[in-house]
Formats: sequence, C-alpha cells, structure tokens
Amino acid sequence: MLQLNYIRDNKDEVIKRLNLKNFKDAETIINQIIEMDNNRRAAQKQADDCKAEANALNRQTGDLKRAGKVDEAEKIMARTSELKVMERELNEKQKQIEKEVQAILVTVPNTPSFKVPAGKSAEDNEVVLEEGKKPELYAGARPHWELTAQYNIIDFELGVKLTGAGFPVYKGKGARLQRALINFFLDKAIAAGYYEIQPPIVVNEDSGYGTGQLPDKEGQMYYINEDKLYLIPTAEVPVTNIYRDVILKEEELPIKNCGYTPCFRREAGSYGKDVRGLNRLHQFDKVEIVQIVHPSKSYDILEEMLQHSVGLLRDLELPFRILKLCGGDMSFGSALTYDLEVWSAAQQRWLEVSSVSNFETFQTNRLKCRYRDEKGKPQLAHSLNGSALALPRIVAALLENNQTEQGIKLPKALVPYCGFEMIN
RNA sequence: GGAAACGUGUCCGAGUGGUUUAAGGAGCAAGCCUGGAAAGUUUGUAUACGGGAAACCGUAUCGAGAGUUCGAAUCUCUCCGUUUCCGCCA
Repeated sequence: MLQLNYIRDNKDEVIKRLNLKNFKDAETIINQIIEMDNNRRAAQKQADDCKAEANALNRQTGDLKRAGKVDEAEKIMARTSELKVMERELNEKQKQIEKEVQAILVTVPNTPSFKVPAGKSAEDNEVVLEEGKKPELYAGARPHWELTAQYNIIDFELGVKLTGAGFPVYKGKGARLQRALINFFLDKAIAAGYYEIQPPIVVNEDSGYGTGQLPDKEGQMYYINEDKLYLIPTAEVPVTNIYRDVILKEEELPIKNCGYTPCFRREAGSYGKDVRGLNRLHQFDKVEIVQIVHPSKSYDILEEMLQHSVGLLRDLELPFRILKLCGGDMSFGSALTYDLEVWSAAQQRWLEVSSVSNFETFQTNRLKCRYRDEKGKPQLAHSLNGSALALPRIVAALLENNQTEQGIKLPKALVPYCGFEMIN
C-alpha cells in the first residue's frame, strides 16, 4: 500500500510511475484520493477542537463539583453534551472518509521504479542476460514426468492417492535430491551472510495482511477454518512478518534472513501444459532470502540478491536467463522485479525458478516496519525478497538437461550433498 | 477438552470514576562531577493523525471493539491473546 503522505508530496511522480504499470486512470484516482483526504483532515480538525473544548470543560466540572458549585457545573455540563454530539458526528464523518480512502488505496499498485521497461505482458519483458549452453539431447530423451517414473524417484499418482493432484511423493534418490538441494541452497545463503530462520508454516490473518497476500489473494491460500490460520504460500510471509510493528535501529540494517519452508498454493484456475509434472504444484519446497534495508541502498541490494540466485544456477550448471519484468507483468506490490528462468531441454521452454523483487515501502507500510533515522524519527524501511531457489522446476531442468542413456548425471556441486553422482 | 489468573510506556510495576497532565523503579541518551571511569546528581526519553514557517500546540492510544457517564486505565458487555494447573499426547 502506498503512503498517503507520499502520494500528497509526490503527486506528479506517483502518477507518472503508475502509468508505467498501465494502471488505468491514475491521475483521476490520485486526485480523488487527495481530495477525500483533504475533507478528512478538515473533519478531524473540527472534531479535535470540539474534544479539546470538552476536555477543558470537564476539568472545570470536576473542580466546581468538589467546590460544591453545582449550578455552575450543570451549565457547563449542558455545553459538553452539545459538544459530544458534534464530535460524534464529525468523527463518524472522518472515519467514513478514511474507510473510503483506504478502500481505494488498497487497489492502487506499487509505483514501479523508473528502471522498469514499458510493456503490457510477458512478451515485453527485457532479457538482461542469457547464459549457458542449451544441451543437445539424444534421440530418446524424455520430459521429466517420464524420467521420474522411469527411475522411480517422484511418484505423482501416489500423491494423488494420498492427497490430490499437485502433491507429488519424492522417493529414494528423488527424496535425497530434495534434501540435497535444500541444504545446498541454505549453505550458500548462510555463506553469503544470511541468517537462517525456521518459521511456522501456518500464519494468522495479520501476517497474511502484512505482506499483502490478504486481502488480494485470499483464494490462493489454503485456509484452516477451525483456527483461522493460513498455510504459507512462501517463507516470505512469516520471515518478513517478524518485522511487523517493529522499529529497528538504523545500524541493524540491512537485515538478511533466509529460510527453507514448504510452500502451499491452491493455484485456482491453472490448467494445461503449465501444470504438467513438476511445472506447477500445490506443495513445493523453496529457500527464500529476505532483506530489510535502508531506503538508499535497496536497489544495490536488489542487484546483490539477484547475483546470489544467479550464482546458484551457475553452480548447478543450468542454462538460464534473467528477465527484467515490464510494467504490465509485474506483481501488484513490486517496484522492480527480476525473474530467473532455466532452460528445460526436453520441454524446449524456459521455466521460472526465481523472482527477486524490491518492494520499497509498499510492504513495510503495511507491516509498519521502520527504523530510526539520525534525527531519531521513525522512517519506513525497504523490503526485498527473492527465491534462492524454488525446487521443483530446478529438479525438472536437472533431470531433463542432464539425462543420458546411462542415467541422469548430477552437477558436481550437488554430489557431496546427495552422496551419489548418477540417478539410474 | 476442563478450571483459574492475567493483559498498563523500551522493560518492571503502581493505579477501583475527576490535581493520572499514567506514580515509582530499571534501562538508554545528554549535561554536571572525574585525570578517566564507576558511583552520585540533573535533565530528557512512545506512536499515530491533525494544525503551524518554526518553536510549539491539539487529539487519540493502558490487549481490541462497543456501552454507561458531563468525565473511564478504573464500571458493564463482547471478542482476542498470554500464562498456570488438570486431562490427552509426539
């Protein structure tokens, strides 16, 4: 959510940036918000004045009553009764306007950075870098959903029996590969200075609201009705909410956290080739990196986080490309997002394995995550997060790209973690 | 699941209708003191919104919401959370 004061102080810039995201009627809506806020302020001023007068009179009433001057007290009490009615009306007016402003404000997306390329859809994303050689596969090469069955390492049908579609069962070397990747990613994050967190994987409503999953994406999360808890769609939710309602010291920044969790997504409305095999799951594993940083540093840190995830792909010897998302393809809350995609050789397509974003103050405004500047004033920090990395599509690419007639050869970096070189 | 207690500022903690404009203590910061420190001492030390060029001022906030009252941290109701004991249990 954008800050009202920021919108007021930087109206023209906000409109210009919103246009980059193809947000319709930006100018009309921003003007409307400011106009409504002016009305709210006027109502507050009047209400505050009423209350101030009433407070002063109430003090007199107490004094008069104690002095036994009941008549005078009664006169004052008549006036305070009047003030009370006025104040109540003004307060209601103010609350009403505030509610309306809030309702509009939550529909306004974050302002994209000026670095964001213009564009409407995924086709307009800018390819920043493409690296690694796409492997030439032998004639009998197969997509990963056939390989997993051939080597009996991931069982989709068994998952359907136990739970439903999109909940695969990892078996034998498939299970060990999962564990290896999680440990590999975590070790790399820790080596890069991140602090490991093992959070709960169910969260309450406040947390869902804090990072912006609620109210927008209510239907995308699994919900435990009995206890009013949500299964997390990403570790970002609990790991970032640690800093909800927290005022940090400036020298504590940057905060660098990482965490492994399973992630749960209902993926309502998905279908087709996108959901085949490991391409899209309801439950998957991911290591997430999260930073809370000083506003002046957030774009440098975004690059640093991107490079961390890129380093993982290089270690895994996977061909990849970096996309800078265009205004139309960015998520609601992001100011600048890079996606990382790996080449899936048997499917002949790019698969998204990571998304690294700077949210600027969009999340921290909701979270009320602040730091004290040199004057001791609380200021909103910037928050960033990125996948480092999500497992399933990495596994898909590893299996497909490294298949040989003898079996699947693992990249060197993973061998110490897996304890084997080949899946055969 | 059963029973009870509790929720006040950065923390501890007092406060049962009107000098509470939230006592007192600790912590923290600055000043004094000191060769330097400790001790001592003085002062300061929340957040949000609004008004103001600023100094500063107003309003709200004692878990949340609603109510009673001229006036609520204090009384009433509802909800939320935490802790303890019992039960069950990896």
